Amino acid sequence: MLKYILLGFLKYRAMTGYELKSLIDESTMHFWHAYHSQIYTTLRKLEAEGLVSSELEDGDDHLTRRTYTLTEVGRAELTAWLNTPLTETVPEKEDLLVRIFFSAERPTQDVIDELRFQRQLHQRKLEHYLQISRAPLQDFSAEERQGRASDLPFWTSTIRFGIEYEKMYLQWLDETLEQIERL
Amino acid sequence: MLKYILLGFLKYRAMTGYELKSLIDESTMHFWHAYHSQIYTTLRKLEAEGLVSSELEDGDDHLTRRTYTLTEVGRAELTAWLNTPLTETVPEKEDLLVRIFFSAERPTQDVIDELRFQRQLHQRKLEHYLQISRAPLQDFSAEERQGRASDLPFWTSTIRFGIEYEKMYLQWLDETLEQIERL
DNA sequence: TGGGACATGTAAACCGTTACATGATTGA
DNA sequence: TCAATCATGTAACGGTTTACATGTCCCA
Repeated sequence: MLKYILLGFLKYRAMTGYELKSLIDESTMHFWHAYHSQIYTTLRKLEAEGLVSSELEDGDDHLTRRTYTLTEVGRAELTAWLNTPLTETVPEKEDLLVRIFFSAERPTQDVIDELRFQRQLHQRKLEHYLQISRAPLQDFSAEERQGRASDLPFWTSTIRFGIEYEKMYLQWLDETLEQIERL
Repeated sequence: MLKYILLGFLKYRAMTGYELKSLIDESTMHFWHAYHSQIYTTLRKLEAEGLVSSELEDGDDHLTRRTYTLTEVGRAELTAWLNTPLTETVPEKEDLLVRIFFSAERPTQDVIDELRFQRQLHQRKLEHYLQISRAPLQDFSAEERQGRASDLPFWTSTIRFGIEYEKMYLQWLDETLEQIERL
């Protein structure tokens, strides 16, 4: 899946692995996450497959940057993937729920503490997503964002998902806490 | 993570891989999924680690069943894991959102069709979860469920998560469809 | 001079998916 | 007799995570 995220962003413009990493951290965080190690290796793999090409640039500074450009083959592969609709849902994988499911014999206070801590984390995530939704794609310049105006409704849809997900999560945590506190 | 689900269920009683598979399909589906291939190999690995022991049984029929039993070491490992609270959230991985994020240049109707199809899938999942919440842990006998009465509030909490998640998902799909149809 | 951001990689381990493979029992 | 369910496994592949590894630039 990371493959298509990289191709998708490179369709906007040529970028370095580092830029792609920042973009993923900032913009897809609420539906996809990747470590820099995977990003760099995947870019090399995509280059070997001919979906992207790369150029090593020595800037004014002495930092070496490798800039990746989407090839025609890469562009076609991305379009082909987008034209193949999903026919399934992705199975949920929620570590916290595994723990809750088997928590009957844990000390009640421990469970409560764990849920309260999760509440803080999700509260923070919600606030972060709300901030992104107010000013999306900060890594792109104003002109670039204007050039991508047609993308905006799709970007805001995904961030709205993140916001609604976190709200749902917080409410579930509150209800579950209430229920456990009553035991 | 599957490791702890297996240990968790084996704490209830000794079971075969097949029974564990059915239980996972029925009861943890809304927060964890696993193929039988992974279940059987993980059980063997847990046995090699001494966390479970197994016995081959020839029943009246000629089906050979391997029944796994939780060892003391396994029980301790499960308890230790449960006593180590999560300090992070699991990163989201939502294939559909990746597609939506990069869907600006797709034919609008294709996007709408894909979202409508997802709507059907999630509607079905919601109905399935509602059914489970009415009668949880059907794979367990009535007596067994009574013996596990203290687990019930935790099980119902997780299934409530599944239900609220699917409701949120459906609402998000509806709002997104509405928005895209207006474009 | 030290820390943080910039910048790029490799290697090993681990986990999960897909495909291959087999065979018995039960009820329609 | 055919399909569904019961029952158990192996192998290969691919994707993700964790750890290791290095070096520059810029500002306080």
